[in-house]
Amino acid sequence: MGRSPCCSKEGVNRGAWSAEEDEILSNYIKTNGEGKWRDLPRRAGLRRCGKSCRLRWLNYLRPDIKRGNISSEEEDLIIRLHKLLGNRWSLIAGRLPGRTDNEIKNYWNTCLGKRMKGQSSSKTGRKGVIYGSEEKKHSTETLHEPHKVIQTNATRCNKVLLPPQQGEPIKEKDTDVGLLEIPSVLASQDGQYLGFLMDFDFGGLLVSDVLDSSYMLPLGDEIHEKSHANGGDCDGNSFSSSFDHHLALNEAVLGDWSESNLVQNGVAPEIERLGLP
DNA sequence: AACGTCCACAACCGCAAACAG
DNA sequence: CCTGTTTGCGGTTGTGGACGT
Repeated sequence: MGRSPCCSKEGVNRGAWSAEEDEILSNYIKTNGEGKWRDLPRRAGLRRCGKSCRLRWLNYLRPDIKRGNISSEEEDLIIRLHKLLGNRWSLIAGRLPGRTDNEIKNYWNTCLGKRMKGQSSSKTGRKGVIYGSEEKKHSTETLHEPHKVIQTNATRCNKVLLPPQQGEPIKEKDTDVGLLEIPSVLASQDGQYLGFLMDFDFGGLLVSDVLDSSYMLPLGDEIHEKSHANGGDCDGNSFSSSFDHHLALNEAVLGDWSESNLVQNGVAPEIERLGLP
């Protein structure tokens, strides 16, 4: 019934890995590199399924793995990233060198999640964020987003959609250049203004790395992206400063920000310039 | 010492995205 | 394009150790 398993269970070891299996896997990957997980067990002589090998390597055997002792700085980062990203463990882990998504997830489920829940009963968590009983739900449901990110076909996306303010239609006639002619302005096919598309290049840290892709507005048939005609990344909004700065700006983009935080991180002038609320 | 309960973490599972042919 | 395969992700479960009774 249901799906067939990813691999035949017969003759395949399950459960905890032995030291011998670890050594075989490590040696094989050091010699042959990662990838081709499906064939790896057979080639390496392991009685494990490929998925299990991959997981064991990524979460445990990789030489650059840090284990245990999550520092307060890391913890703080996890909390902030979780606030922004929800349960996107791999993205969160990607910002914590040496940490794996599994470790972050376990840490959250066992320590931070409970702590956050505990804080919710005293109304607010860190920085005044409310962590309610719905915390476990995906954050698309908990964050209402005045600004969205456009997801292009590329996995990495660095465009933030700033929709028109409610009750504040933009009048094309006010400008010499028609609004819809401005690069990075989004329009429907009937020419209706849908929002302003901004590029955020954080010097290798793209806003899309931080923002949940599910906040992103899918590029459906009704929308075409005028900025594409202008080439890829825009260089006019390039910020190259600290990670805190990036986070503060992202929080602002999501409409969930504290003024003092933005001032502290030097983001306030940019927020003003971008005309964010 | 024996048993039960709780907790942290490793591992598994199913789904979906990405990729290859 | 279409289809099959591989990889990556997030939720869930299983297990072993710590702790309490």
